[in-house]
Amino acid sequence: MSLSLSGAFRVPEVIASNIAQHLEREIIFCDVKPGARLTEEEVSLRLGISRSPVREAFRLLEGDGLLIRTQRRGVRVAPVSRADLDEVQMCRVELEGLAAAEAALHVAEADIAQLRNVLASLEGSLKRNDVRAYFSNNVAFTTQIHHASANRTLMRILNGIGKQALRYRYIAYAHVPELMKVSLPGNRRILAAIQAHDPVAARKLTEQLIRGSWKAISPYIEATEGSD
Amino acid sequence: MSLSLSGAFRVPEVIASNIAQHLEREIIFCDVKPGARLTEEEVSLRLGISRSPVREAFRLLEGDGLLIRTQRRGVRVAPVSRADLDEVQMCRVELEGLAAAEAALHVAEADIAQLRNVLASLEGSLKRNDVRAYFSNNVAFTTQIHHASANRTLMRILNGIGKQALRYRYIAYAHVPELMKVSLPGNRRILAAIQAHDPVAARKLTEQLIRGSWKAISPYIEATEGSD
DNA sequence: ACATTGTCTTTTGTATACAGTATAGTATTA
DNA sequence: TAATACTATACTGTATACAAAAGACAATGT
Repeated sequence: MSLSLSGAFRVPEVIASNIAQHLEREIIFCDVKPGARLTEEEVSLRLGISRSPVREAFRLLEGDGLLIRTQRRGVRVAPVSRADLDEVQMCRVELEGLAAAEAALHVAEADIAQLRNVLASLEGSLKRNDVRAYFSNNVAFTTQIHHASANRTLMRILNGIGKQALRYRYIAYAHVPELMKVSLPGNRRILAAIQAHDPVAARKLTEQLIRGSWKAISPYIEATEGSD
Repeated sequence: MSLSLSGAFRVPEVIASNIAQHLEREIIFCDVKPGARLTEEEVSLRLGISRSPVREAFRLLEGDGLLIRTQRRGVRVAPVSRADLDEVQMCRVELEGLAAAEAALHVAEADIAQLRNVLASLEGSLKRNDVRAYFSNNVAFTTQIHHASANRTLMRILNGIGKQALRYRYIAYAHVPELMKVSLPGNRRILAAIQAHDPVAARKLTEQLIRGSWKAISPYIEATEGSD
């Protein structure tokens, strides 16, 4: 999982798609506000690098739906809105459902072991009431299911849309830590269905879980809105 | 629809994402072979521009799944394979189905008029047995449905995966022009369902159509394969 | 007072130069 | 003859310089 939730920015050793990850985190955790305009020069100065890698990072994040680009006007952080949340979640219901179903069919032993580990971490996070850790582990759990689906195309798409979704998920968990109590048993049932190689159940449970969190998230997004 | 199927490359007046479109066509129509390696310098020389816009175009096409990138080794055209086809079509069944259902709910009068126009063009192309024109209009029809869904996120995703799918579709139509005869009535029924604001039917018909073409395409992909 | 036009600034888009790395080819040694 | 090490080359990744377009602001004319 690429989302390490700690650590300040360091000048990258190999590539500057690290910059994309850095900006990605800033956007997901709302350190840069939705709707904010980013200029290439400002970011390159702030990170102490040249404009080239920044420009590439912008393209990457644009592809992930985190940045919106208008010709010759540069990029701005994708605004947060109820409408956008609905769009993203609508797509996720289908795609995460498909991923779970495929995972149930193709899952390997190693995947199951890994999923059990993450689930244990989730339980630990819930007991310690550590929202940030729970959030991070929840992402890992989802990603592992994508991996188990053994469908690279699906993983690519979900990775993209997932980043848009992460920002909403973060806002929600920050506001309503109780979401953990709903999410954990849901994840447990999904894992059981995958272990049982039951694609229909895995899909249905996943769809339910996303629809549930969607409903729970909505009101807090409308409150955050107005940054367009 | 942005896919104009004719015309040689001209140095772009505004931006060099035109280059991306140019390369996109070359890849979709298999003018550059699947698996072929592309170097930034070679392309920039061939098109008479510098490496910078080529580099950006590569990033764009990478995001659309048409190019595969390995660190410090550059990009190569995404290989064509049965497995990849299956992955792409599996995702498309879900997403195109969703788009059709949403279109049935949100479609505007202007969209319907446009869809009728394109359908007429499709019938014309079939009568003239003009495969290339049919292919192009078919793409326009699909895109118009995406537009009617009024879901920008969904459009963005479908646009990306659609390009991967286009290459397969083109190979199929080039081999089996008879696909037109299956496709046209399918499209007609889908439009009817959308006009009737029946999301369930629209989705089901769309899923059927994609699954049908999927099956028809498969054997010809396996024949083309081996370019990895 | 308001609109229109011209210039001035900001920022994107493009070109090119430079550095570092990976691979391939060749030579040398066991 | 085969294997390994070294060198040369080719290509990516990064930095910087330059051109052009868009927006803001001011001045002038009606």
